Amino acid sequence: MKRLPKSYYHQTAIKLAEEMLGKILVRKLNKTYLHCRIVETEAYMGTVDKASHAYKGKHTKRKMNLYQPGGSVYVYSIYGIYYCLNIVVNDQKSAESVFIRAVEPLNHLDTLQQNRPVKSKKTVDLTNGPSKLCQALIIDKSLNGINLATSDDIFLVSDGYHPDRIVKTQRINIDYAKEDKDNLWRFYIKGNDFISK
DNA sequence: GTAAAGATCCACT
DNA sequence: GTGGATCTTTACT
Repeated sequence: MKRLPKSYYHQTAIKLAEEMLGKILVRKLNKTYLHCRIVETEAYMGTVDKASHAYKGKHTKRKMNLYQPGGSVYVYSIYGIYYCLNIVVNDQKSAESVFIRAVEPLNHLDTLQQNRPVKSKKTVDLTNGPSKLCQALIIDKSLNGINLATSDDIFLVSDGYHPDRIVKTQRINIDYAKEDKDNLWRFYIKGNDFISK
């Protein structure tokens, strides 16, 4: 298994959102390496995308981590209770990012289960949503600004797997984005059980 | 200082 | 299918 180099992240969000499907997200917790395959993503095109936090190049305190070099992690809190994981890509001025919506756990399912105290014991409910996977992998604001190309706590590797078929569709829950909401910037692996609704 | 909304999830009818 | 949780961040007075 090979870690993806810094240069990998210097492509557009649209290209990488699709390319990252099938790659493995590694999260180190207590000397244990949790492996999850990325199965669903969305592209956010930064300053030119009405759905993006960086639309029109807005800078606020929270958004500083979007204006980082490719491979940086951008975690933000939503609805006061949850977190969402983004990977900053391309040139840092454009503030593009890939939003990780769902992953498929490959090992240590018991650990993920412990991290997410909910009634459902179904495996799919562990990571089939952007905030679910953050809970299961303990991804929070402390990871903000970390770079996947150099960190040991969280990074991406490839095992050579390539999805058979990829579905392109509209992004979810971004009605506020008006004319940008219909762009086909959501990607997922067809037939995978862990796709969010 | 105050108010409003949100790249979601869960429980319940 | 629907509503409530819950609080950070942002925008505006």
